Amino acid sequence: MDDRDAQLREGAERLALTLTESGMQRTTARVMTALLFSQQETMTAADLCEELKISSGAVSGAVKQLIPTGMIERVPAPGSRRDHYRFRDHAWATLMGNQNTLLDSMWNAAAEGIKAAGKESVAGRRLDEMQDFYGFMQREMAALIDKWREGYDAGMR
Amino acid sequence: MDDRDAQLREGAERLALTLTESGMQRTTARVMTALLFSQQETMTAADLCEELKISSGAVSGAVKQLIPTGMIERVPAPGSRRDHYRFRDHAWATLMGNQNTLLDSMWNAAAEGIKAAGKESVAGRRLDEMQDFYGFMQREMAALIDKWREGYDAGMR
DNA sequence: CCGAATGTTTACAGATCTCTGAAAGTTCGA
DNA sequence: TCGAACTTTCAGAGATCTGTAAACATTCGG
Repeated sequence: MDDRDAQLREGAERLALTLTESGMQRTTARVMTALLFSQQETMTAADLCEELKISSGAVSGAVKQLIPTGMIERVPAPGSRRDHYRFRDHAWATLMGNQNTLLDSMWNAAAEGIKAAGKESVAGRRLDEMQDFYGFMQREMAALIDKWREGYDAGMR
Repeated sequence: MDDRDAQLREGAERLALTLTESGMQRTTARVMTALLFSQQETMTAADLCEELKISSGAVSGAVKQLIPTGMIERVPAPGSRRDHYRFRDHAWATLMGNQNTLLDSMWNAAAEGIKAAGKESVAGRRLDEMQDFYGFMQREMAALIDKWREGYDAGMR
């Protein structure tokens, strides 16, 4: 049983590492995966400090980054003065949805480049392909995420 | 005209910054966007050193990262001993395609977690949703990229 | 083969990022 | 309004990352 717990903790750390490698901050990723893999419904800041062996300041910083992205939420805990945190339902879909803003800036970067270079130029042609691609992705990704949401909610019933 | 060039260079730097913020290394991003926004078909390492004011070692390192991802390629330059680099066609589609390996590791992380936690547990239910989501995305993303490729190639004709 | 022209690797210095620890701030029950 | 229980902020130490310079490797014309 303790063995199971160790495996979970290890899995959490491994995923955190992957996320770190693709750009997320180390501590932020660790806090997120700790909440994801926890067998408790919610965890307090103190729980996170102990589990991850980090200071309360570090937890506070990570939480501050995570909440606005919609990955975790603060839940009121009746009878406790401590903040409780929970990994949100559909967090992954939210996360991927946020990527849309990135898609957006890519499209914009291409558009601005075309304005400066002209469509009929060496750079213009490259940027045109880029714009086409990101325009397409932007439209389709939003639809795709909705499709998953619907399918998942339907399966729940 | 020189003004146009300045705007292009600025656009390149701005995009590099965005990319850096979402996890790409600074110099790698700068080399990539320099090639993307360049009005030349290809650039040599020396061109990149001058344009970006960085050492040849830095260029070498960036190129080493970029080539395996499929974003740029080395092109043989008849009559020149120098290596020439070019931003690849469909590079963006390739880049997004590579994300599939990330989707894959997310799915795997979820699967391993479920194995350790059991499906019918607090963590198990969270991981089950995660696995469902990434399984879905993996299947659909590949299809989406193909769809864009087809559409774009058709438009070319 | 030699040696000039390039490309690659690497030790190290500087820049940057990230945590900690402690002080300051907030909240809430009494 | 006080003070205990927490959380947030922040300066600074330490760890990490990054780019340079120079040594080393490679390539190719002659």
